[in-house]
Amino acid sequence: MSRPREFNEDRVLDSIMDTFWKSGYEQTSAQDLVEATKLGRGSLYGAYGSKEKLFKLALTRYKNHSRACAEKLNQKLPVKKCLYDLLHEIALSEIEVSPKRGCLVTNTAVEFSGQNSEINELVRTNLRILKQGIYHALLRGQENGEIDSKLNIIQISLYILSSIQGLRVMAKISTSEDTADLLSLIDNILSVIFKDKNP
Amino acid sequence: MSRPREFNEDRVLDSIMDTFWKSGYEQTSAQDLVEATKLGRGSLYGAYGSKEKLFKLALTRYKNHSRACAEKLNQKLPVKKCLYDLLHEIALSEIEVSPKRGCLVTNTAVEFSGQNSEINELVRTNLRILKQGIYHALLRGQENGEIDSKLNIIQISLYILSSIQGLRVMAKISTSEDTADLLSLIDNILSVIFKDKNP
DNA sequence: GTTTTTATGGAATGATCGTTAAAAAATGGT
DNA sequence: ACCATTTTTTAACGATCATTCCATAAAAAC
Repeated sequence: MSRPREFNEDRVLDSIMDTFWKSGYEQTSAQDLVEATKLGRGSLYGAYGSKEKLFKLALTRYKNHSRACAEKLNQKLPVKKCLYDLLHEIALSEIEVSPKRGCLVTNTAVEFSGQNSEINELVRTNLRILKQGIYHALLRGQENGEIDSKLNIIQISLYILSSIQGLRVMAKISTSEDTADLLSLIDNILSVIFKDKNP
Repeated sequence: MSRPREFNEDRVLDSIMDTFWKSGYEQTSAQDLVEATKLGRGSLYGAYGSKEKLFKLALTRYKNHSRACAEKLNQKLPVKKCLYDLLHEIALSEIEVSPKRGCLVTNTAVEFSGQNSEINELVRTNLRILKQGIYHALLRGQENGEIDSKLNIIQISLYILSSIQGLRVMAKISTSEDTADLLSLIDNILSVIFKDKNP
């Protein structure tokens, strides 16, 4: 019964996520969301209720992205290469890009200073997904002898997660002139795990 | 000649900086600034011109804070202790605090995705001040034998700077339950320089 | 084919946004 | 005492904010 929705919900939610990702919560207006989704104002609010609810949906949807990062670390490749590749991607993908969107989770962690507990929890969930992916990669590394089995890989997965946040902040203010610095930064980050340099 | 200003400029600029620090650029309204400074709207705009100019003044003023951090690393104490103390302060000073203001520079780096080049430069200047402080501390450590002279301390000062940014992101979403995790995170960050644990 | 139900798109809501205009007040110079 | 100059204060500006309302459209149920 009743009239069915005309829009593709996946496409709409992707547009929403993209818009918040590009501009953050405060700097994104309802008008921006209307234009990005190509829905009417009424349709958007009728379907999803409020800007805050839309933002939570965006953060929930971003879990797919977090999972994708986690999976990149667990391909059938040396753990060392997986980690370097991921950090290189994070550092280099935004060079010469403006505006730099960064990571929706990092951006949100900073924008909402723990002011909204539901959003805080969504941020933490996303970070947990990535941290678990890092942990599994490190465990794999210990099992195949790539990584010293004496290392506390639970602590180190948090260390890598935090280093990624730092790298993302540095990448946001970087220009192409900083490329070499970012690469040596990655070497130093991973020197906690691997003694020799970039493979 | 002419009427003198009634307000204390230092107090006003401190209020401005504090307000932006607490809430970020977008989330701070002109009304918030009027209330914080206790100036009239007209006085504020007459003296400083616009919200963006006020924000730039706040970032400029924050250099004092960056310099203070840099100086903390160069007291007459072991470099190791200086570094641990600073990182502990960063990680722990916001636990059980809400809202968490974090660091104005980190917040700004993330909020303005390199969209405003003047603001970007102010952010970079602040970070440069801190990085220089780190570098001098590391140099001091090499000179007094605390730090392996084979380490590339130019690279490592960038590494520490980036680690601080990451630590600040993690601290923003942390609760008191995460205290132990943050402390072990600091140990892991500094393990690149010091082989043994927290002094 | 009529009824019921929901989606749609656009106009309209009051509130707040950053900023400016204008009158009043206060000081220094003469 | 009076003028020149600048600050202060208050009101007001148009724009935009998030959200809601409503008339219309469309499909399913009967």
